[in-house]
Amino acid sequence: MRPSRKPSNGTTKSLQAEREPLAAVIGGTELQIAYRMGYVLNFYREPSFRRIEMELGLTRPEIVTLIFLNFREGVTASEICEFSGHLKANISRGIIALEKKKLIRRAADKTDSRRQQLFMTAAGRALYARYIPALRERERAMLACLTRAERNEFERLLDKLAAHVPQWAALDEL
Amino acid sequence: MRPSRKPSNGTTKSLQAEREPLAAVIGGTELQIAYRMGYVLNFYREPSFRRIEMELGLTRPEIVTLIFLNFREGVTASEICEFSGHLKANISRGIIALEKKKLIRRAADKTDSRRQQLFMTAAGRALYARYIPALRERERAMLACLTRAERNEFERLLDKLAAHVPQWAALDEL
DNA sequence: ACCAGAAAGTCTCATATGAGACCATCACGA
DNA sequence: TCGTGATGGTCTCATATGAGACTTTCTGGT
Repeated sequence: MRPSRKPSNGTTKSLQAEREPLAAVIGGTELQIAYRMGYVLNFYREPSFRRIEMELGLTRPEIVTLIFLNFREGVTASEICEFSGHLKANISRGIIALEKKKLIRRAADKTDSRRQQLFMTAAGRALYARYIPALRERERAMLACLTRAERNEFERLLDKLAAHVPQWAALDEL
Repeated sequence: MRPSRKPSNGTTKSLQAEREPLAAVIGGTELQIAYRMGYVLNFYREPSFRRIEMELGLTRPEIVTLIFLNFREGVTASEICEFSGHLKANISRGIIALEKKKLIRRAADKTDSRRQQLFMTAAGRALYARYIPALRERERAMLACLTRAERNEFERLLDKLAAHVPQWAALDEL
């Protein structure tokens, strides 16, 4: 149990006593939308990932690398970095660890010997299959409060946001 | 510069060469919506927070604590935990560090001597004012691709999701 | 009034992570 | 062809974090 991580149902005495519940902080900071995204995503992602870390002995970069390889075999470390939000040093460590555990294998890229293409092994696929269902199910639970139409609209807006990331993410000044 | 963190504009040779760009991974994993949320949020949050960490010498729990105190003075550590996604040990360390730097002060709660209410000092407010504008501006840039109506709808959906978090977040089985 | 259990906060220890140096390979202009 | 800079990947070091034990204080039932 992680009491410090669990959101209150609003039944805690301290919260009831306050006129405006503390939960208002979710929309009350100066970062209205970003804070909400972080809040929801944290409660989705952290418990799931922690559990995978503990039960299967994987680090976050390792978990993410397997997810990438399930999507496309043959990707390289730097490509995983590009879309995962992990630093290349950590992905590199993760890949080395995954290979040591025989969950993936590496092959030098023919056209560029700096690169190495990554492939899942059967064991890797099996391990992936052990943790993905819980993540999927938790995502479903997270979205259960939306109607079908709302879910589609939410997805559409996220797509739009994701597509525009390159236009601002590189702005180091911000 | 963090090259490994920067999303490609799609102009990288390796990506162009592929029929389906690797960027399709954003919507191509088995976690359609959750992955997109993480992707967008990572590119918003990580660079900003890293910068604050480096330039102002604050840790993430410290940054978050100041954001909470700006929203409401007098909150306690456990309340910050509840809505921040940080473990109580880290918030505790953050609070101790913030007090040592004279950015906040603590006062024992009259009605419950286990608790301590937190308050910003003038220095804390000043430091907060130094990093919040960049976060706000980056949030604005992230959302710039949405129309006014889309932005409102996105916010509404996030509100709905956030409000329902307590209904599923505690399900440890997932 | 008491006791068992919960809650607030702090601490310790092991580990994952961030920053950046480093090496090898590649790309491209002179 | 050479040489300069960029890129892919690995390594080292310091630090932030996660897990969980621990203390003190509060709560609720008997």
